[in-house]
Amino acid sequence: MVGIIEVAQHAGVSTATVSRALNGKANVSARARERVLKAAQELGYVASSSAYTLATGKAKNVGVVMPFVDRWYFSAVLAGAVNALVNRGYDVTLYSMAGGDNNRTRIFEELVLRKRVDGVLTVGVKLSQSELQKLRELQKPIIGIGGPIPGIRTIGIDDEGAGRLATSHLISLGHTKIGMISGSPVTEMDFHQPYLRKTGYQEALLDANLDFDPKWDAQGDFTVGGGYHAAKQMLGNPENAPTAIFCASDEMGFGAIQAARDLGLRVPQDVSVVGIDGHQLGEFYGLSTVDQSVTKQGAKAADVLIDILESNDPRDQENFEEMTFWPIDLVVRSSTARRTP
Amino acid sequence: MVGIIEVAQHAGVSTATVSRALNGKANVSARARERVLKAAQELGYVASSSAYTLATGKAKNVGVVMPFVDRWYFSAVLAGAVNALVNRGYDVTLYSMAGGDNNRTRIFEELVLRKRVDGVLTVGVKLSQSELQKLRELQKPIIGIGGPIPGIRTIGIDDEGAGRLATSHLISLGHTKIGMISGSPVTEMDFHQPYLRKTGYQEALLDANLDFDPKWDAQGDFTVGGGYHAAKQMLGNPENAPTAIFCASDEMGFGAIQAARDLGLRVPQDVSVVGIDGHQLGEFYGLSTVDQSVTKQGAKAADVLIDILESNDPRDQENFEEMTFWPIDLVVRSSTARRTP
DNA sequence: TTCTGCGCTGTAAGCCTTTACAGTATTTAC
DNA sequence: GTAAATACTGTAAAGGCTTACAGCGCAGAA
Repeated sequence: MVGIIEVAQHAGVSTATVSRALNGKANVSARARERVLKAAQELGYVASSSAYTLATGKAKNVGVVMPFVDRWYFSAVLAGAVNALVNRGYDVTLYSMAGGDNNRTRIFEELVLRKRVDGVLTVGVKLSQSELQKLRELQKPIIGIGGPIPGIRTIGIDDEGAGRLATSHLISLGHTKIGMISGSPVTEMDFHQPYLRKTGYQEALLDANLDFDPKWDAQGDFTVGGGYHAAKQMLGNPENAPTAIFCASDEMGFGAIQAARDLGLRVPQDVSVVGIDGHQLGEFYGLSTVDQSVTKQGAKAADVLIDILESNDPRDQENFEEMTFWPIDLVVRSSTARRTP
Repeated sequence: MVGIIEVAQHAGVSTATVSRALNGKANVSARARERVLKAAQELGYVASSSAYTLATGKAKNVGVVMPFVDRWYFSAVLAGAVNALVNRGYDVTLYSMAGGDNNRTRIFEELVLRKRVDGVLTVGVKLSQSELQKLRELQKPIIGIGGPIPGIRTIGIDDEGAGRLATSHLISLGHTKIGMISGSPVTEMDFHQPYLRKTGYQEALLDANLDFDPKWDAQGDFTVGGGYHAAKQMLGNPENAPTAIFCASDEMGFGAIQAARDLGLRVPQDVSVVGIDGHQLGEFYGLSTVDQSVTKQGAKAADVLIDILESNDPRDQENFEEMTFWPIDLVVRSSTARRTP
């Protein structure tokens, strides 16, 4: 393996100069810099990251912690974050907690601590007190995505506002019987979203003097199948069926649309459906939604984190509680329409 | 930050003993081991991974290289791999090439070389000659997933066999007019799969003395929307419509089912649809498919890689060409039925 | 000419582990 | 009781880089 010494010899300079030249520091003559670059190129030399990290204390690496990697929301955030990070020269170490609790413990006890990362991005994770404690002990910047985390900067949408926006949209179309499909309380992603989105829904109903009817409050588990079953149940009995459904996620919305069709109901003539997310397939299904541009949120969070890491102000390195709301956007497609009398 | 010296002092032993105890080496008295473990626990000590890597040459880290992270196939593989790796104490550094060519170049030129990883998993990546060269120069074990890569161990399915299996299934149901929806030649994932699956389809037709009709050969881009459009086109004109469609991926299958329904065709009475993948939503759509258990493939590849990394036989460390076929499984659901005369 | 200051360069210490090697204590064999 | 083997333990080097510090040459000032 070719090291910095070989490069130095090849270029006829010292290792210090090689290091300075390769890291773009000042105090290197143009001549020396050029020779070093050429030598490194020829020998295919890249500094060992472990030695670099040991010497500088910087890992040029960010940890991303999420419960799943194969669910839409998480993979979309991940895509945005990975892209932003690699663009700025950072690697990404991925920690998924899907493997169960012992996995989860190990992640927080060991892996994250190994000073392998300069900072951490947590996505949709509800942290226990001790986990939060562990992360804080790291003394490293942490950014949360997707919901407020105590004592940490967080980026996400105004979930309550999103619920209200989606519901208001239905109300403005003349609907008065509006159901909602939300997550189950025990779902692992049992963050604040389901709760807040439902609160927004209820508030919007209240503002419009509409009643909140518990029989139109269903659980869809944030999956297509869950949305399907919930909607089928809700729309099954024509007597009690709402004329519009607000789904707390687009995927549940897809399921709901399918359920309506399978029941012989037309969307949007017989029933309107609106979701939250901005899932790529929304266009395909014609699902009206509150777009939260998830991938961009991931990219933004990554950029903010790197800004912090590269800031000279030590106060930036500290963690503190701050919620940044990402703008949301109502996208009206063909799944919502004025109520037919 | 607490280091090994503090632990040694706290436990009243030398740093060497701390290291040995913590790494589970022999030649440590029970008494010393116990004290060290206790001290480390109390101080919350975990060895710095960069120092560990520098001293041992092992990073306990595996690089995963894939073109996308937010597409089904890739996120499913990733989920399996991440889980398997973390179970065996390895971290995962993720390299996505979605950011464009300069990103891609940097990954291969710089990032992967920084001896941050012990081995590499490449997923569905078609490597250029120079990239392959770069990876080989790494002198580190590489496992490919999803298609044969020159000079490298690869795990994947028999794509030709899968295409044949799916098509034979339709033939066995009495279908003679069988269309296929495949990827476009320019899709970025333009690996061998689309080609091989189509070959299998054609061979199955040939074996059954059926003609391959180019008008039933459509491009669906491996997306739901692509499958939808392709199927709509194909089924649009009842005169020329096939009675069954083989889709090279489940997602295209979902689109095709939807297209059929939108055209007023019943699935499977009027048209049968079969896919390849084993997508979770397959059950929801009732899509018959050739299951390739993608997540398990990812986990298996990760396990094989770690076995290699931890093997004592130096021959194992070398890369060589070997294709391991993952078993596939025809799952018949409600989207395929005997042709109605 | 001598001195100062600047720009560049090299030497060597330091980052934090692991581990070879040497050394000590303890046991076992005779 | 002594010698030899065994079981631990500690010291210090090594791993590959960055960077503080000292040193050098040379231009310009006095």
